[in-house]
Amino acid sequence: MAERAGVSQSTVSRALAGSETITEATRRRVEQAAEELGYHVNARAAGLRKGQTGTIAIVVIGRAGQGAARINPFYYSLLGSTCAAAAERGFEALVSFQAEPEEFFGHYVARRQADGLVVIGTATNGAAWDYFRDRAKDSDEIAFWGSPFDDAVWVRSDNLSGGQQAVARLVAGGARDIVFVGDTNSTQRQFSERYDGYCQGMAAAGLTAHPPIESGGEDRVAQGREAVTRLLAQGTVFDGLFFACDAMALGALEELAARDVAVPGAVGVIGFDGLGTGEFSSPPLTTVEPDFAQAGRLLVQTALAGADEKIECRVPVRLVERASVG
Amino acid sequence: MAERAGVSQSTVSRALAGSETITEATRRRVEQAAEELGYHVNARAAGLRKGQTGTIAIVVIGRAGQGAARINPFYYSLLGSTCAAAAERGFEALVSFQAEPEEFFGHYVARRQADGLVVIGTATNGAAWDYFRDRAKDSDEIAFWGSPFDDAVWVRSDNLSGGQQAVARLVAGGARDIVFVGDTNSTQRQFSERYDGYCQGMAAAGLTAHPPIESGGEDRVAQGREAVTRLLAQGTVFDGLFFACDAMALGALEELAARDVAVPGAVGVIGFDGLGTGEFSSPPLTTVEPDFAQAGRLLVQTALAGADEKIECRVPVRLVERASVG
DNA sequence: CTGAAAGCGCTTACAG
DNA sequence: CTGAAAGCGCTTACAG
Repeated sequence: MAERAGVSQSTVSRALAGSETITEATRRRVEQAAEELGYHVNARAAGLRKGQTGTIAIVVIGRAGQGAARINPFYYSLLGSTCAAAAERGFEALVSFQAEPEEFFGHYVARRQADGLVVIGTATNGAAWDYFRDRAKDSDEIAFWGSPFDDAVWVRSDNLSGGQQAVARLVAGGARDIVFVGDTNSTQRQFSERYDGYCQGMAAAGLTAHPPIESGGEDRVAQGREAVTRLLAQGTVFDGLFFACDAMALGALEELAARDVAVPGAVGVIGFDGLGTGEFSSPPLTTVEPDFAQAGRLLVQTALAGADEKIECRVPVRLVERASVG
Repeated sequence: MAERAGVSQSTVSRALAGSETITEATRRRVEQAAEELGYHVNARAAGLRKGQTGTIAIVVIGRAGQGAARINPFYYSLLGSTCAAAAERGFEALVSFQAEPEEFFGHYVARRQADGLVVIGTATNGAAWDYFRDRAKDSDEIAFWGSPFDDAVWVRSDNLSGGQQAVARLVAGGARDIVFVGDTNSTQRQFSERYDGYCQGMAAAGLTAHPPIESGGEDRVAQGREAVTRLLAQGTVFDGLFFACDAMALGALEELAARDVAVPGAVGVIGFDGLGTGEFSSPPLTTVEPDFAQAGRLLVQTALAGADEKIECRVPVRLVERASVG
């Protein structure tokens, strides 16, 4: 290659890397030779020499025993935004889906496969989060979304504001007896923050907050369904429902329909996450959506920042109005 | 590191790579030293020397002007499955979302960032596919899903069988006037294959196939909505609708509900893609779903196989029964 | 502005 | 079974 352009290896390197100290004529010659030979710089060798990878690793945690195709779409959107944010900064994204303990791996930075690591995914996989919590102790180049602990570096939705916005909207729609559904002791820390937002919203409207409704079920959808069943069974009076996540709200919408409870006529419903699926439910689901692009950017920035500049980041949220509230 | 274990660099390398020619005692000593020092093999340097990257690049093509968070969930599922398939074979996955011409990039193999490239995503981004069609000319380590051309290496759903299954189910549900909705001249080649399956299914049932219904609209959902509007406007008699993709079917379901056409009472509806969103539509959407895990495996295998072993692959599909057909 | 040389951190023939 | 040496393909001081 150097031969073809009639220059040294160093010059080829400088020309292709866009160095300032190269004559335009030389650069053109080199570029033409590269074109003719179909030459591309070996990124691996370049990175080895430069000592940086230009790559960010992203791991998506799934539920044990479930395939990657069945990940909550929320995390897919977040993954997409994070990849896009990496690209914005000129970084590649190395992604892996991890659910089973034997596949847990987070030493991307130590192995020099990446300059930073972002971890997202379900908070319900405790073993996975324990593993990555340890990784945060080895390395500063790490950022979490939705981790079930507070002692590491994370990025989260502005859950307090989201909860307040949801309640305010429900109240504006005429609701007074609003209940929050979600386990506030859940591994998903964001749920209790959303409940706090709910409480503040209720107080601001001069209403009394109920304790949170927790329900079982093998996944969020089933939990939402069961919450409705329980509320109805125990004769709770309610005209507004705020769910800790959209998947629950979607299950609840099904259950409400099955029991002929009119939405939004008899009860207004709001979820959290901004799932695209909510566009097609019956009725379409009003939801609190985080700014995905911003979430991706903060995640990447945090993972790349290293120790000292670490901050706990909040991503702004907004209410997406659909038909499930009057 | 070699010092700490009291052996040579070569021995460290062999011990950690699991070479057979190493004493158990030596290996243990090396592993312990690595543990103590928090040493990890530099994957970049190892790969450089070995001449292989252990990585597969995956690019997801999006619609120009649309963020990564708004990609059709079908491609997210396919992405997840492809990453999982790569992991199964011990490969890392380098993923990027590309929509605008200035960000098109496919020289991962030439730059030695990956050993193979798989390209998936919307067929509607013509400029992107033109670009990657050219890449297929440079490199054999490439595989496409849903490419709008037939002259390169691709993996697709078994669309013929899918179309037949859909029609058979609609017929079993009592439908006789079944119409196919989707542009068979579309850039999405799979649509015309699905139409062919529809035609064969109709013939097998002794029914006469209608010409396909094509409709405009800025995205698939709008197209589905408009198709219903048009069918009703022109007074077509129909009791079964088979859509070329779920997104269209979802839009159609909304439009049918808005016009008080009962589903599945007055008309049975089936889509194609296996979108999770279809679980929550009203009614839940019956759909033809490809085997995602298998799709991922075939994509990875094809991208890695290289020139001679190239084959055009079909992924098996199955009918997912939900409530939109009687 | 350009070239010769060293070196990034590994793996792998080649000896022993 | 293990070590010394070469070399993977680049980039970057160091000279000129």
